Amino acid sequence: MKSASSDTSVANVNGFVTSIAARIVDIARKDEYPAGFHLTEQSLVAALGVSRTPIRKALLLLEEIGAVESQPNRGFFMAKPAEKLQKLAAKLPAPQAEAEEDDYLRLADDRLRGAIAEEVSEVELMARYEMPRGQVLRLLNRMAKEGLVERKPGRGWQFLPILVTPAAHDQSYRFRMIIEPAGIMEPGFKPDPAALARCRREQMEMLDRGIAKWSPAELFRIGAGFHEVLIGFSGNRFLLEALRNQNRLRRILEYRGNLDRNSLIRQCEEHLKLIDLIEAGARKEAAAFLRDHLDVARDVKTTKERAHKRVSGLYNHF
Amino acid sequence: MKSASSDTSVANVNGFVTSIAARIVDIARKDEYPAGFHLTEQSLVAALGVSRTPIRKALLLLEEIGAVESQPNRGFFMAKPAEKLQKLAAKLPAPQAEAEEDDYLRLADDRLRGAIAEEVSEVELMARYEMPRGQVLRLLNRMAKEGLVERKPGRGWQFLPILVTPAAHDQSYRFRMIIEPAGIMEPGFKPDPAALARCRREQMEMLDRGIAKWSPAELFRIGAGFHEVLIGFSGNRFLLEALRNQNRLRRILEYRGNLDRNSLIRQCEEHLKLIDLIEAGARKEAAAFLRDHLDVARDVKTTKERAHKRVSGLYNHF
DNA sequence: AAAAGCTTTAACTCGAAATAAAATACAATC
DNA sequence: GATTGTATTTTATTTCGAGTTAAAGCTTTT
Repeated sequence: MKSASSDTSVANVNGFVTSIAARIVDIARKDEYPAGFHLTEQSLVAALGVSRTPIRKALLLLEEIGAVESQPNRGFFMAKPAEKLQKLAAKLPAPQAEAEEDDYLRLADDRLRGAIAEEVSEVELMARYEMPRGQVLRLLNRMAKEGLVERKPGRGWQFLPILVTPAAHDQSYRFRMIIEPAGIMEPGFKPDPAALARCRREQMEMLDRGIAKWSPAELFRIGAGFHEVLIGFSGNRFLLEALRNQNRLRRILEYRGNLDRNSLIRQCEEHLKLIDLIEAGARKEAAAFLRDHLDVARDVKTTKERAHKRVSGLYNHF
Repeated sequence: MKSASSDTSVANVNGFVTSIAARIVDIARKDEYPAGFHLTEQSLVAALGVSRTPIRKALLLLEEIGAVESQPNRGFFMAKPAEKLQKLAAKLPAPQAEAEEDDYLRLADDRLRGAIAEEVSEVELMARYEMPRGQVLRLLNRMAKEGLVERKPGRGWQFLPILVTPAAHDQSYRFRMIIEPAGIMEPGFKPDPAALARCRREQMEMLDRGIAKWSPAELFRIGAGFHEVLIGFSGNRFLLEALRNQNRLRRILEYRGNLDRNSLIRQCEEHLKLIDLIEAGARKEAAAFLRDHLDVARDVKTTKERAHKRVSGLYNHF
């Protein structure tokens, strides 16, 4: 699984450094750094919350792929304007965050397919995925955080039936139908015009050409992100946290890509309508509209799920 | 910290076995086993979900404190009727669950007092609590699950400001004001008469003599449990899970015992009124009443918190 | 003075070995 | 045949040492 080559120093950096490099690219693109812009290490320390050591390594990595250039004793500078960084970034090896994400989805997937039993031991997972115990524990703890699995008394871990039954899916939407409109009606609700504008741009881009081109994971991220921005306006961290939890759960089932393009178009249009309502200050209407928006999605998902189950017999092991 | 004596075999069992013993006592009391009742190992395996090994050790432990008696090749039998087990159970050493709970509260407490910085390393905690890394990681992961702390990029853990600011407290109540009444109005809402009757008994007992006698932790448990039973009637696991999360968070701040007896009396009375409304099928009224009930509590907490802060200067390090 | 360059320190990860203990399999007894 | 008593196997925890690397400190350059 792991590359044995160490000819180039690109292969010599770890996933953490690579993820820092990816984040530096993100910052450069977001803030639209011009060619020749001086990337000081200190500013990146402040922006990324890590020490200079990995930042320096990340910059060296970026130099190797031609994204930045260094001058002795003067530091690193943008080699090209930020817009042109997109395809260079593709040369970066997989950052740590992505690798962990893959492991996470693989485990969830194996469980959903029934390849892993409801009860599992740590050694079993260590053997199956050829991982050290530490990584397995991190995976399991993350899943535990999201309510997918829990430690058994004695030993072993137990997967919970969450989300795999159609009823759970229904409950997830019902839950969101409660918290999301309520978020809009909170006394502290205060929309951020800039964030709203960004959402509008995203949704329009998605409607324009994204739906056909973007990956299911990307589409899901945008859609879920919109709802999170919205509930974030409530100023209540628990509402936001609760929705994040739901989205993390749903992602596991929905990243596989059985997305209906038509529903996505309607979804985008409704999101845009919602933005209009909020910008106009029509909170009550927005809340009601959001509720309906979710109710429709719930209904579609539930009936589709039922049909799917009837036909394929998937999930029968639950 | 740990007892070095191993004269008696009671001191030789681990916390896991002790917790099994405690659970066996619970079962015996709940099902009202008479003296002489045969406790078969197989039935306890089914009831507790662990293997015979720890159950057997737990029974030996219970024999030592005189709760059960053994006959060669015939197994274990109740030494006394279940009602008389209460004070014998006090002889049991602290079970694992309690020990972990203590560690958890100690860590939370140390953090709230400012004895631990916002950022902390694993080795620091290992040294401070004289624990192996594994236990520290388990503690931290549990706190991470509840949103109290998170892993920093690079290394170290970061405590989040959750719940320590008055605003967070306010948000917690606002969150509950959203989900709890909504739970009552859910289409799947279906109260369980038996559970409701049990709640009524508990609340009346508390009103009767509990408030003066019971420990703050006990009082909190009863109060929080009532709300959890209620939201459980909704049939939506996410509502229940969200409330449980809130209660776990609140407990950290409220177990210390600065409970106002007068508010507790009113709280109980309102809980009883709520039970009446639900038994009468008046869901709409119950939901509205519950919302007010929480709003009052929120208001009391928030103003008290503010006053407290003004006077003591506690929490200033945040 | 601020930033880059370089060195040192300290925290974490991993693997191996020893230990503990839960799960399981098997034998003996009622 | 079901249940207890005992032995074996499997899984998890702990400790220790080696290796890695992020963080922090110090020096040099601009």
